[in-house]
Amino acid sequence: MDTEKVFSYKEPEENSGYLLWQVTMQWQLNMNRALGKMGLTLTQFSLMAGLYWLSQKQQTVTQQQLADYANTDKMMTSKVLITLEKKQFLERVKDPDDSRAKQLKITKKGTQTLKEAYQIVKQVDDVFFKNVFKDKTVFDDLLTRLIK
Amino acid sequence: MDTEKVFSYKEPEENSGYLLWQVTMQWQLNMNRALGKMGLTLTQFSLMAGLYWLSQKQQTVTQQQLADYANTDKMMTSKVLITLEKKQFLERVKDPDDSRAKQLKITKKGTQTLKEAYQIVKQVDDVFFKNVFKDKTVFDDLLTRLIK
DNA sequence: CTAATTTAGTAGTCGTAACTACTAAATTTA
DNA sequence: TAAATTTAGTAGTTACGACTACTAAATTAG
Repeated sequence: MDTEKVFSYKEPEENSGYLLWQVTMQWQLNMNRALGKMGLTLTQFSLMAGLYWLSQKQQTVTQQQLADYANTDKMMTSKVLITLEKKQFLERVKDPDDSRAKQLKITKKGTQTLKEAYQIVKQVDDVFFKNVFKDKTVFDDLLTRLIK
Repeated sequence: MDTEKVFSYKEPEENSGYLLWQVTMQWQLNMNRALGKMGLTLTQFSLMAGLYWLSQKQQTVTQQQLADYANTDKMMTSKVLITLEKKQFLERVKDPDDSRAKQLKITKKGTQTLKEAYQIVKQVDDVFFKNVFKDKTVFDDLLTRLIK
C-alpha cells in the first residue's frame, strides 16, 4: 500500500504552524460566535475598531489607509466597508481633495455598537487566554517576533 | 464628532488575540503561496497529511474520521475531499460495512505530491519560525495550553 | 421488531481572504 | 505639458469555514 512507504513526517500536533493555526481558528470561532449575537463578524469589528483608532490619530481616514492599518487587502476591505455602510455603522463620503478616495466616518450607531462589541471581545479574550495569563508577556513577545 | 468620545480601548497591536490572528494569517499566506505552486492549498495539504497519518494507524479511514482528526467540519471536509478526488490525489470508495460512509484511499500520485508538498511546508515553517527557534518549546507549550 | 434517534455524507448560503482585472483620477517624469 | 506610472476603489472568481437543511442508512430503545 502506498501509505506504508515511510517518509519523515511529523504528526500535526508536533508542528508549531499547525498548532498556531488550530489555536487561531478556535479563537476566531469563539469571537465570531460571540460577536454574531450583535450582528457583527470579527473582521467587521476589527475594521470598525481600526477606523475608530485611526480617526483619533488623523482628521480623515480613507479605505486604503484603513486597509494598511488593519493589514487587510483593499478589495476585501472595500466589500466589508460597503456591508458596514449598509448596516449604518459608518459612512463612505467622497473625499473632496481626492475624488478617487472615500472618507470613512463612523456613525453614532457604529460607535455605540463598537463599544458594546468591545466588551464582548474583551470577555472572550480573557476567557481564551486565561491559561496563559501569567506568561502573557512572553507569549506576546514571541508572537511579535513572528510578525513580518 | 462621535469618535472623540473616549472609551477604554487597546490598540490592536497590544492584544494577544489580534497578534495571534495576524501571525497566523501571515503564516497561512506564506503556506498557501508556496503550496500553490504545486496546485495545493494549505487545507488540502492538511487533509492529505491527516489521511496519510490516519491510514498508518487504522486500515480504513472515513471522511468523518478524518474530519475529527483534522478538526474540520464534515461539510467543508466533504467538499475538499471531492476536489482532491478530482485531482486524483485520493479515492472515495463506498464502505462495504457502512453504506453511508466513504473510505478514503490516498493514491500513488497523492502520496508523491504529499511528499513534495511536505518539503515545501517544512521549508516555509523553518523560515517563518526561525526567530523563535530557541524558544520553540516555550512557544509550543503556550499554544498547546490554549487548545480546547 | 418497530419507532425514535443518531450518524455519514451532500447541497447550498454567507462572509471572509487572496486573487486578477478593470476604471478613473492623481502624480511623476521626460 | 503630454505620456507613463501609480494610486483608490470596485467587480468578479476560487476556496475555505461555519452554518442550516436535507437524505439515507445504522443504531438504540421501548
